[in-house]
This record gives sequence, structure tokens and C-alpha cells, in this order.
Amino acid sequence: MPEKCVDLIFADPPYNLQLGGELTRPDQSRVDGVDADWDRFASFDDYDLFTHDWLAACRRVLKDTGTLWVIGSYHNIFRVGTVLQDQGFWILNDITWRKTNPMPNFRGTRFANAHETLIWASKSQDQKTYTFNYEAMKALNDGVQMRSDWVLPICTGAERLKDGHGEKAHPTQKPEALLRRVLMSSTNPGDVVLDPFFGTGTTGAAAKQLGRRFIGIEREETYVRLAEARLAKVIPFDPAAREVTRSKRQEPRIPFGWLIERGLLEPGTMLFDPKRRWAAKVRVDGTLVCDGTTGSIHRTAAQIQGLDACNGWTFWHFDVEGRLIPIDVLRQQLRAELN
Amino acid sequence: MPEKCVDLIFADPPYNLQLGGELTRPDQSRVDGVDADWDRFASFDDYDLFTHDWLAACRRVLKDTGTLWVIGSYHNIFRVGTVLQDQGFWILNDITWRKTNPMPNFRGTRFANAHETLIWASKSQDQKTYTFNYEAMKALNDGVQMRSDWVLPICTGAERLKDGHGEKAHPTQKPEALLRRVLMSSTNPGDVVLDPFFGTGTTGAAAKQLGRRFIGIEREETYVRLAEARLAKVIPFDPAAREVTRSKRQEPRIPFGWLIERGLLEPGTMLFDPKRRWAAKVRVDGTLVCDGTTGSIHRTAAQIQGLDACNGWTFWHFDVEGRLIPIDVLRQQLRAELN
DNA sequence: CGGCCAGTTGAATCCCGCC
DNA sequence: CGGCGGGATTCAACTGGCC
Repeated sequence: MPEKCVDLIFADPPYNLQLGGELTRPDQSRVDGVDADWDRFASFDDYDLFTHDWLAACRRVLKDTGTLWVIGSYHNIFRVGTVLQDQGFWILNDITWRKTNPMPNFRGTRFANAHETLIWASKSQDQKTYTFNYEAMKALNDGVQMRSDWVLPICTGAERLKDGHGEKAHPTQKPEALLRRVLMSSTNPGDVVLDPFFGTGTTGAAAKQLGRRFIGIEREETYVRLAEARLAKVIPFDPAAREVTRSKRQEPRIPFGWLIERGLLEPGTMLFDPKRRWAAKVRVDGTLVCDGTTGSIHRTAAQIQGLDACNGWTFWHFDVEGRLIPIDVLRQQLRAELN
Repeated sequence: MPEKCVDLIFADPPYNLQLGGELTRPDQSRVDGVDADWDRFASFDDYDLFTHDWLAACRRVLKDTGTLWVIGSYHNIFRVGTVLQDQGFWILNDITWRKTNPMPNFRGTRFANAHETLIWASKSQDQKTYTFNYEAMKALNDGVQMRSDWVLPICTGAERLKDGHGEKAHPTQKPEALLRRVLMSSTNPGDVVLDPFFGTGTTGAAAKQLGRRFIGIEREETYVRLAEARLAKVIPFDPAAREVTRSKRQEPRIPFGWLIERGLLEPGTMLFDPKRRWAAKVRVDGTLVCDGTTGSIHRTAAQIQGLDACNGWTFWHFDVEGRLIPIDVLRQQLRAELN
């Protein structure tokens, strides 16, 4: 695979570090845990080397502007996080996936292990131009910014893939809703997503639904076949519906002066702060005259508040029949016209 | 300190935030961050050595039947967890402290960092006779097994210690409720609790309340004096009294976007007002496209009705075989699932 | 005394492009 | 690569004053 060709990596690395004997429920029935051969490591050192290897390979193919997600539990996530940091990845968030329906602790010896941890990281501390669809995440959360704790059920029911015998096909199949949230937060339509531990292809399913391209790597042929069959049946969402709200930062910039140029604001119009304590006159070049000084909408607003900076778009208002309207609505109007 | 004399250790080790510039809120007020000198480390290696040293010292004084708690955030917790495992500690749980009132992400660049992580560990894999008051935790949780995610507010108000000038005395004072839950879960009355980073003595306060003995180690004289004054005022709980059961939390908020995420509503679905005069298309981030504009269910409904606000849950309906069903029924359904 | 409103604050790895 | 400046950005809980 060529260098720096991937926009996002999602990885659910295997581990088997702490499984002692067999786990039984109080009624002595056996719990079908995770004990596939591919999941076994002899020591922490072995696991660290494995982690170092696959993360280095991911680093090589990830674009500088790309980000990496890893999911794990307390068995392995601390080691993964340490190696990540050692390789220069810069952690942006750790996310707690709070499971609504986890397996209880049958023995009553510990707290019910009811969450898993995701780490979201960029390639380096300096790289600040990663994709984060802040507004989409905020919209998804009813207008309140999304937090680092996500409440989602584990994968059960029809979504959970079965093998030929009606048993679950994969021990740790992730819910598609989790992957959709990951992809929606940190990719754009058309981006290339890589999952180096593809399993039964949940990452691919979410990517196909959302109109992202994807690459999956999987060693077990059984899983590959299951994933292929699964992905063939996935129906992408309506292309119009999968568009998300873009952050203002990524929208084309609308300079204040354009409002005057385009006639949305007359030169000479008086602007006011929300409480009508201050007034400013709009000049033809988009500067304001306020209290004897001139400057941009931002500078004048900042000067009044006696601070370093200020968002003039929300500070300054114009008068319509006695009511004050923020000038930002004019920007929205112009932005709509320019689309 | 003699070997193996301590029943429980609770540690909140310092770490270096590597702060860049000054952080300001959107209203340009300054955030009073953590930048104490004692909190700085030059490199990951330095931090790992520091962690290795204090954990080894803890290991020496901890009884074989004792357990250790460490609290941290993504900046340091992965390194702490790795060193713990390397020294032979056996992780029993990782606990997510979900803060009800965290500081938001002011710049919209990441998810709000709304939780911290605690690791609970015994001295070795073989040691199975540690203290875990399963029934007490279950009782504290309304008769349901306590999970690995704890919802508690951060320390504010009267509990938050102030210095002489009315400023917060310690940058990271933990809530006593958190420490009480820790001590209640994994110690018995009379046990000896050690806190090697005592700060203003929250661990001591909780221990005194619950009738546990404690040892605190603190380098900063200011904190030592504050802790002494604080602890003198702490009144132990009535030995016969039991922790009161917390009232049930208010109904969890269900963001509209979750319906799409969880598959209760397909992206691209058309919604209608009760009289089918208007139609809107559901997008993947939970916004609606209606008559050329986009917005939340509430905003679109309000725009149509020409009002300041509107309850979109009752305004918008989806079509099932020609009949219109309000989307609110889906919210009720999801709320039931999330309980 | 209570309700309402405005103001304050908390472990935070918190912008980006142009010159 | 550093400096400069435009411009984007916040949630829940508590406090205190006023009516």
C-alpha cells in the first residue's frame, strides 16, 4: 500500500492477556468468551511488539491530516495508548463507550465491566488540520456539543452475524451505530477508511452506508467471506441525507464587506450592541466608525469589551422597526445566495 | 514505612499538561488552568520513571490482600496502566468517572473531555482475597450491580476549598463522593488507607467520615496546612448510619439524532407535519432539510409555524402505510431501551 | 422565602492562513 | 518559521442580587 493514502484508520486489535480459566455463570453454564487462537499473546512484551508493528504500519499509510481510532478494554488499551504516544501520535480524545446492556459480573467480585475505551489520535502534536465535524456531532446530540462518553447498546439481535450453527460469528462484533458515529465525526464523504482488523466488516458496512470508501484487512478466511456477504447487502443511505452540517470553520468565508457590496447592508447604517449601549456607523469599505475610532466589526467589538478579540458577527446588531437583529443573519442570507 | 502495612492506596499522580497558550472562553474570559511547577515532566521517559518509582514504593507498603486505585486522564493514564501491569499489578476494573458538569470544549475542535479514568488493581493475578463490598455497592446503586461507569459531579460549591484570596486552593480537588465510593467499595472500617499525593486531603476526609484510618503524603506545605485544617473539621458519620440511597436520576435526555444512529429512523426518511402541508428529509446527523433550509427538528418546526420555539417531537410525523405517527413515539421507545 | 436573571467557573494537551 | 490578525467558539452547576 502506498504511503499516506488513507484518511482514517479504525482498529479493534486482538488481545488475550488476562483470561485465566473458564468463566461460568452462577448456574454453572459456560460463558462463551473470547478465546480464539488469533487472540493469544504470551507476554506483555509480545503484545507491545505486535502493537508497535501494526501501529507503525498504520502510521505509514495514514495521511498527515488523517486520524486514527483504536478501541479496546482495560486488558490492552493502556498498552496501546502508551505505544501510540511513544510513536508520536497525539491523543485528541479518549472516548468511553458506555454499554447499555453489558454482560454482568456473575461472580460479584468486581464492578460490572460496562464500557470500552476508544482512543482518537492525530499523527502529531503539530498537525491541527484533521477532520472533525463538530457541528454534525452537535446536531446529533440535539444541539449540545458531543461529550467523550457515548451511550450505545452492544451489538445484538438481527445486526449480530451468526455462523452456520446459529452461534455468533465473531466474539467482539461492534455495533454499526458506534462505527457510524466514528466515521461521521472524523471523515467526509468519499474519504478512504482503513480497518486493519476488519473482522466481519462493521467498519465497511458503516462506510458504505455513509458514502465513504474503505479498505479492510482480515486474516481469517471465515470472517472475510462473512464480511463480503454482509457488505454486498448493505444499502447506502440516500446521498442527500448523508450530508452533515458543516462547521463554520470549513464553510467558505463571508467577509463583512461583502454585505455592503451586495446591498444587504446600506453604507451609513447604524449598528448596535445587544443592549444599545454602543452605536457604530457602517462605512462603504466594511469598516465601522464607533466612538471616534474605526476598525473591523471584530476589532470594534473587541475594543468595546476591552478584550483581545471578539466575534463581531454576534456582537453587532441592526435595527428593524425597533428590534435588534444580529448581522450574522445577513451573512447566512448571503451564504445561501452564493451556494 | 514498614512493608505491607496498608490496606488500600488511592493515588492521583501529577502530570504535565504541556499547555500551549492561554485558553479563553468564547466570551474571551480566561480559563484558570493548571500550571503548577510540580506538575511538569520533560518527556514520557521521565514520566514513566517517576511512575515506576512511586508505584514500586506503593507496592512495597501494600498488604498482599490490599488493592490500589489510580485516577488520571488520557494524558497520563495509559502510561500509568502500562507500568502497573509491568510491575505485576493485576487490573480488576477500569472505572470511568462521567462528570455531570465538565468544562466544555470551547473551540469546537474535539469532543468535550467529560470523564476521567480510575484503575483498580490488586497486587497480583493470584491474589483473590481482596476486599470488595459487592452488596454495599449494589445497595448504593438501587439494588442493581454497580457498573464500571460512575456518574458524579465535579467538586464545586462549598466543598471546593478556597485559598486566602477566594481562589480555588487546589487545581484538581476531587469530590468527596468519589472517594467515599472508592473507600466504601474496597475497604472495611478500621482499614489503613494511604494517599501518596494527598493534596488538600479529600482521601483523608472521606476516610474519616467512613471510619477508616489514613496516611497522607504531600510535598507542598500549603496543601498540608489546608488539609490539616480541613480534616480537623470533618465529622465522622454515625457508625450505625448507612449511606442514603441516591434518588433516581431524572429521565435521560434523548437527542433526536440518536433515533437515526440507532436505526429507529432511516436517513432519507420523509417527515410530515400533522396535516401533510410540509415535508422534510432526515439527514444522517439528525438535521432536517425542509423547503431548502436545514436545521434541527425543533428549528424547522418553529420556522414553519413562524414562532420562537416549537416542540418538534410532536410536530413532525413519519408515514406508516399512509398513517402519520409522531416521531415522539420513537423517542419513548429508545428511552425504554436505554434504561 | 422563593423565583428569576445575570454572572462566574471548572485537569484543557482548544485556530489558521497569510506574509 | 514566527508574527500578526481575522474570526470561530461553551455546558452545567452554583452564587448572589433583586423583586
